Amino acid sequence: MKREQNMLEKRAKILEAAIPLFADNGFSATTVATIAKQAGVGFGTVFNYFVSKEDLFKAAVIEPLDEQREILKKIVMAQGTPHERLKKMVICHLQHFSNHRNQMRLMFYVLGQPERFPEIAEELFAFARDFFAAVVPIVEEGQTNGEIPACDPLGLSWSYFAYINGVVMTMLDPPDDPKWEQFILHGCRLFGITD
Amino acid sequence: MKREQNMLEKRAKILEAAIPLFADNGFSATTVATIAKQAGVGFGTVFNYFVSKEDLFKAAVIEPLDEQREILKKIVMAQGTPHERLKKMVICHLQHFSNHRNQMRLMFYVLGQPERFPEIAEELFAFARDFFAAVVPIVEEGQTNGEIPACDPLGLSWSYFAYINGVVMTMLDPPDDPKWEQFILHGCRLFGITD
DNA sequence: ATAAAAAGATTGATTAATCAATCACTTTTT
DNA sequence: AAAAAGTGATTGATTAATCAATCTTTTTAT
Repeated sequence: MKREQNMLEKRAKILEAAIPLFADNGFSATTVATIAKQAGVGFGTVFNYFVSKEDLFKAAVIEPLDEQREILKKIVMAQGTPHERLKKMVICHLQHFSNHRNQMRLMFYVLGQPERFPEIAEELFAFARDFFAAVVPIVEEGQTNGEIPACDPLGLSWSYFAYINGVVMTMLDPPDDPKWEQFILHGCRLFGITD
Repeated sequence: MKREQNMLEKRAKILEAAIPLFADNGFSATTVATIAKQAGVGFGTVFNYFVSKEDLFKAAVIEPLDEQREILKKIVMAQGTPHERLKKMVICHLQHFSNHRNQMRLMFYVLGQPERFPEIAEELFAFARDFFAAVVPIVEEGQTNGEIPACDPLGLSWSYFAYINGVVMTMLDPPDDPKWEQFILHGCRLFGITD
């Protein structure tokens, strides 16, 4: 049993090392040797866990998505008015992003080059579609009861998605930087939330 | 005289070929051979115009900034209320971006990896600072006369910058796609502009 | 319980492919 | 005919992936 546990930990260590390196340097400029060194394993070991550099990259981008999905689910399931739920969503997203910047940078790095990483980008697009499918009904509900200004809900969802994408790519400061507060404030404003 | 003209045109052709290739594939995965082929020149010719691949990349990112500066200047100099000027700015930016997507993708690609391209990123940061220095006074003026909701003007400028960054990276559709209208609408909303 | 043996994991030197940059030669312009 | 620009084959450096040797864990046999 010890072996299986060790291998899971080692795999996680490699991924953990790979994510910031890929986020900082992109796919090609990140070498497997550097990842191995950073993870504290031998060069060859990496290929016991991932069949290729591409495979490792894919895992580094896609596996953190699961955590995202759970956050999204919580928001959809949450109680409260659309106003409250959307506000919570914005806060939740931006706090999560500020604490997982490299994962997010990596995701949006791939979204910025979809033709280069078609398979991975397709998974991210699918996630984005799920995201819209979850947000649109909340917006619509808010528009019905007058909490949210009238507009195309899908257009608003796209705009919000672009906004959080841009924040992640632009914002390199640590989670305690006051700019994050500002980004939350204006993220809410997109939905017409001004308090 | 003919020679000088030809050389300028050839240089421009190389840059024109390089921009979308770098935007699609990033720095490392774009080969000089591909750029040369796309530009219709020989491999060696590229190095008559640019001392290295890095040099070509830098030119591809930075030279289009001049056009950006002119747009910015027009907005600052323009007559009208802050409301009118900011609305024009958003429209102007997003229309420009939709028509120069690859240039913009390339700029934001570099901003996403500032430690990898420190020199180029510094020039882009300098541009961003100029941008903020131009936008903040307009926002302040609008807040003074009540057209723009009260908030930290620099925080708002950052949020807008992140927004347009995100739109460029997210939005791959052609300029006539109706989503661009939506992005303009919600860009205006960030500034509290709702008409 | 202990030891031998089998299975599985770790490793980095080697290999083969890729690509930036050079440079000797050719073509075009002055 | 001199100068300048264009060119692509060659070169050297880099790096992903392999693999044979080594080490570690698990299983089996006594």
